[in-house]
Amino acid sequence: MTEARPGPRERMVFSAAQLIRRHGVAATGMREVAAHADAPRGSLQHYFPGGKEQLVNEAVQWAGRYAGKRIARFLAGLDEPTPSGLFAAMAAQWSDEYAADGFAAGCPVAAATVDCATSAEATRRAAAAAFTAWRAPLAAALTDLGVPAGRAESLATLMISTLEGAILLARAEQDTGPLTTAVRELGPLLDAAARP
Amino acid sequence: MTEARPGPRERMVFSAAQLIRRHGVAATGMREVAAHADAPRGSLQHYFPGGKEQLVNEAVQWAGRYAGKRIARFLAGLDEPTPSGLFAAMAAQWSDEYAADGFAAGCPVAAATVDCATSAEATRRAAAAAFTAWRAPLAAALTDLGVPAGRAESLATLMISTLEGAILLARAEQDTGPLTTAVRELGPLLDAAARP
DNA sequence: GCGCTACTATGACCAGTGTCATAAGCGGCG
DNA sequence: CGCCGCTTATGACACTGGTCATAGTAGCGC
Repeated sequence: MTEARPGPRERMVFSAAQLIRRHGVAATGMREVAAHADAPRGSLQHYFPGGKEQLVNEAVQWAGRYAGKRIARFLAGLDEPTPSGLFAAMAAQWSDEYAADGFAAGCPVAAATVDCATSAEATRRAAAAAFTAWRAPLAAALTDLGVPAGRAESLATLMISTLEGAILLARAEQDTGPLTTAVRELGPLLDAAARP
Repeated sequence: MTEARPGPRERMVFSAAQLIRRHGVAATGMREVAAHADAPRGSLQHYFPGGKEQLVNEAVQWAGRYAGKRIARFLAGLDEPTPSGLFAAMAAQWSDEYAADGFAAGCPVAAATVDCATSAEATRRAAAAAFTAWRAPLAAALTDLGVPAGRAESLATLMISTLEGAILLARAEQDTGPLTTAVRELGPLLDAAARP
């Protein structure tokens, strides 16, 4: 905590993502974001002249980049890299968080999609971009693991879909069961696609 | 439209589900629900003394029952009933709606989970119950189609997870691709589990 | 008609929102 | 010092939200 923390602007984007994860976009107030980021309220209009929508969009964008970057780290952490292992690692991040901190938070991109896809076109586009920023490196990783090029994109979409849905079920039921079920049932399918 | 429509109470629950589907829970106002249901505003506190939370919970509950009942109809509509065919029918309901009316609406249960899972315990429970009301008949249908008992529950969870996630992606990207991808990739897995 | 219940109508309240206007602090540089 | 940007501070505005209180109406058994 005492290490050199990032600037106020970055902190506010991060805090926005955290609060959106928990309460959704509409229920997250700007003042609340500033307070959570320990940032002055006056900075909001200075750094985000586009208002709440800009802040939300940047939070979504940030989440997409974050998810994309994690793919490489997951891969590096696997003993023997397989598609099923990668998927298991992705799901484990959520299982672990839920086991440790409770089921308070979901995926911010999902929250933004649910809350804004109809009402805010720019936010919907940001969410789509976030999913792309997540899927592209995932598909690339799958091809590296031996999945044929034509199949990798599809399987990446499937993995993200299933993971997002499992997160949703897990939160609703307050049980990580859906996450482990997804890994168990989808694993063989993923590995079968990687065999030459 | 001119047929004998249901009572105001039922209409309000239905309208609430529709509006939540589009804009999320927090962004849906009570007055808006009454207007959409063409119901008097004063009836809100009369039929739903528990306030907004009660209305939302009943809408979620209604959606769960609806999804559960559709399973039987989907099964009846299949030429040769298979798990993959059932899943395709479930996804097609969304693809068709999106193709016909645009990507304005998602799943109300998902919206309620994202918006209320952390803040309203009762709503979270209602969402969990809705998923159960959806999964139970789905698992029963799978066993009827030849899926071993131990596997049916898992596959039902997987189907719902993947479908919910694909709905999310489809809405964000305004493209039914994720839905068709889910059906294509998951179909063989489902049918393989039904073989004796 | 009476009385009772079910339902509707309407206005007020207060907490909360996003946004804006204005002004102050505050570094560094000339 | 004096000026001047980048930030921060603060209060006001207009508005909407859910909720409550109160009054009014409709229908029906008696």
